Amino acid sequence: MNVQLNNFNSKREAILNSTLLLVKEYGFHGAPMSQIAKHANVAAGTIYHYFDSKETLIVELYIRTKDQLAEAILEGYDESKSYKDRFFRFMINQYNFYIKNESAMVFLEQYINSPFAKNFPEKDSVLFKEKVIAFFQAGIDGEYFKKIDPRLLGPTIRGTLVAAANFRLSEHMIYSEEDITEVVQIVWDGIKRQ
Amino acid sequence: MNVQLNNFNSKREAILNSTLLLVKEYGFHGAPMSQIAKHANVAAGTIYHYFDSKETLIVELYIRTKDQLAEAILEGYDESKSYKDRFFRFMINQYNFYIKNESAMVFLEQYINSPFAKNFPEKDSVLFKEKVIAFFQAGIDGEYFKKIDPRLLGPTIRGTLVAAANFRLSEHMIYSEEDITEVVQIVWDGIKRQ
Amino acid sequence: MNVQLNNFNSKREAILNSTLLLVKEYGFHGAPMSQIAKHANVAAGTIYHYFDSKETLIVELYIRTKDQLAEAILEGYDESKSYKDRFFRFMINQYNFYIKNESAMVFLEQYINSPFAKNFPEKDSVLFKEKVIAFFQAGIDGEYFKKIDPRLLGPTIRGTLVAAANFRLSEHMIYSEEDITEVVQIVWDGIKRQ
Amino acid sequence: MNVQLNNFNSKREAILNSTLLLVKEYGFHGAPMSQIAKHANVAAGTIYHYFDSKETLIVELYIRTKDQLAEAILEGYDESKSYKDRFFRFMINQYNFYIKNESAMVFLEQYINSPFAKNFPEKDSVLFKEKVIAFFQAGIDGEYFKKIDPRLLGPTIRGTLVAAANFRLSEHMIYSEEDITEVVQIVWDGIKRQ
DNA sequence: AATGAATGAGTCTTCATTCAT
DNA sequence: GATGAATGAAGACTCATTCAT
Repeated sequence: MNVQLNNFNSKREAILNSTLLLVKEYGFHGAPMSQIAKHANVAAGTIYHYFDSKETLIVELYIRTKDQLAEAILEGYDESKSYKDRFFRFMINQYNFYIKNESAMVFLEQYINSPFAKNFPEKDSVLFKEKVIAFFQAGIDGEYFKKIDPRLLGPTIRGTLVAAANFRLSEHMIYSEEDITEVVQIVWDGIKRQ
Repeated sequence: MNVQLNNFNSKREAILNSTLLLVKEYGFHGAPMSQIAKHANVAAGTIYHYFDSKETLIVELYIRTKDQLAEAILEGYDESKSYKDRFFRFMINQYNFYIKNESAMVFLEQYINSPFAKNFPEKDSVLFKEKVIAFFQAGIDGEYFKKIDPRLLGPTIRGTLVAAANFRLSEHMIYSEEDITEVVQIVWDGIKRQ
Repeated sequence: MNVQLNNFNSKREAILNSTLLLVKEYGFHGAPMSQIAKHANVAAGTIYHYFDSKETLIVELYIRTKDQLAEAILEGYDESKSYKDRFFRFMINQYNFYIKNESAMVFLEQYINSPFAKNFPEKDSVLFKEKVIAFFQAGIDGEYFKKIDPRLLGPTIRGTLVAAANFRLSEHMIYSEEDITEVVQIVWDGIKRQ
Repeated sequence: MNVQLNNFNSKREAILNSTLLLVKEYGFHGAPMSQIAKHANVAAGTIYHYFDSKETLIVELYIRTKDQLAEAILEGYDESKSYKDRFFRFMINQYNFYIKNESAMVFLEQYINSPFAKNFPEKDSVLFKEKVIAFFQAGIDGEYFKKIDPRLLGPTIRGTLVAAANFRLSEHMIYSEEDITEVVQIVWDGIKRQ
């Protein structure tokens, strides 16, 4: 009964997932549409039923991935907890997301440092902006953090977490709760109001 | 007498500079050899006298740029100062380098997040490794920093400084000494042994 | 009771009309089946219920359009009039048809100058051949015209009328009876037995 | 010594000639760049050293061909002859050009009836406009012709000559001087001031 | 009869690289 | 050393056609 819907989503999702994997592995340039199609088990032309161009595909994948990151960050959000606890939760969630979704992390980093990000600054996750960035803003307003522009805060946090995740992943280490806390502590100590 | 040498260097340098600019502006994919040649005022074939392939060109540009970064970081190094003072000097120098060489920063970030970095991990600046990373290691050994792996420390610091430089550059703000100190303070507070 | 038939015809006609318009506007190459379907308000696959292939569609459209031209030319045919009067009537009718059906004219000209005409010489309007060309033949046999092969006469007449219609249409001029007579006079003076 | 020039021209000319032939045989759509390259004995990419795109190639071929037509028409031009004699000479030259260069004629007719002509009305032979059309204008001004707009006169003449040439060519007849004169007479009788 | 998602061969075009001069 | 015309493999994308529903 909802087969149609499933099929629709499954092809589209397969294409997005295939793109994520190939871009992570070989970069934007090294991920030809033909390969993306092959890995998604669809014909090359099929991609163009779902996406206008390779550019569109990449940009939509970025938004989807950032949405997923935002969802992961917001998981288990508990208003009753203290700001610091909630902040730690955010960081741990983000770190875990990177560890569990290496391709997502690598893709996001590539995207952010590519001309795409400059050319389509308006194409971004609404969820991330409205929930995650807003939460950071609240931390600044509530004087938990140093008086830093939130547009500086975000990338600073991301930079450290990505660095940590990359390190752990490259070392093939099993990450423990202590690992995570240690990294988050770096972030926190850096930006908290002393 | 060394005109020939100068010419040799000037063409080579022109090609590297042209590549840096074009990669910064359009990404690896958007910087064809023909354009690189045109911007360097040389013929397309000439590039192949200095570099085996586009890949080689990019990798050598990476090493040169990282060398330049290392040199900038080490500028005014004064053994007689305290470790903390020297660390702050390192950070300020790096930050200034990014501000003054946006294309270098953008190129480095693109490179680090591209498959190149993964495929040629051994191709890197010797100067950077032997002086800069070694200095961080000393900070860990000397218990100035938290007990963090130096391979984590480097990217963490870079992440924050790049975030800050990007922010300043995108805002077209004139950066002041306070700006710099504020950012370096974030880094320092994050990693210093509490 | 003949609703079905009407529907059948209406879809078929819609497809033919859509093709005529798009070919006129963008040429054979610029009229993809998907666009033809969209403009005809049918699904892409539906076209293949009525026509075997795009080639068939074009050829059948040619025959239909030439049939329509023949019908227009023969309108008000009056055996009792003199040959010259009937000839003028033919010309005026043809000229008017072009003016009122620009897409038909453009399509016919494109078709005649395309490989289609060469590859399917037998695919043509029976009505046109049996009535219009036969009438010209009668003019030759009856010694009203110079002694020209009828296969030369047809295109010669067409050439002048199309030139005139194109000129009028591109000038966005309101054509008058005198205009028409003037053009027909050129044709007549050219071919009539002096 | 002028080998370079020859080579340059020879490749460019080979590409244009190859295009002319293939477009004549298979139409615009049926002449892929790969085939054009193959028939010209060059690599596919080479075409793009001489022409920006397929569109440019076609348009430049049109201008070149129309230039050649104009040159052929103007051959043996003799100011001392009467206007009528010179007009007949023009017509005979044009007719002969069509007979001897069937592909040029077919290409020109295809082009004129394609969207190209509509989209690039300014791209045309200067020689043709300044010499041939000007000569027709002189005929109107000198009252040799009926009072017709020159923009109507040109296509009218072309229409008849092309019709005649096509007929002769399709009949594989050897054309004689009488043939030509007969056709030109049709043109002349049609447009001359009675 | 009608749909439109899916196909994949084929198209134009780009671009790293070569090589004769 | 230097040139830049030439190459041709590979890429993004189109589109006539099919077929399950």
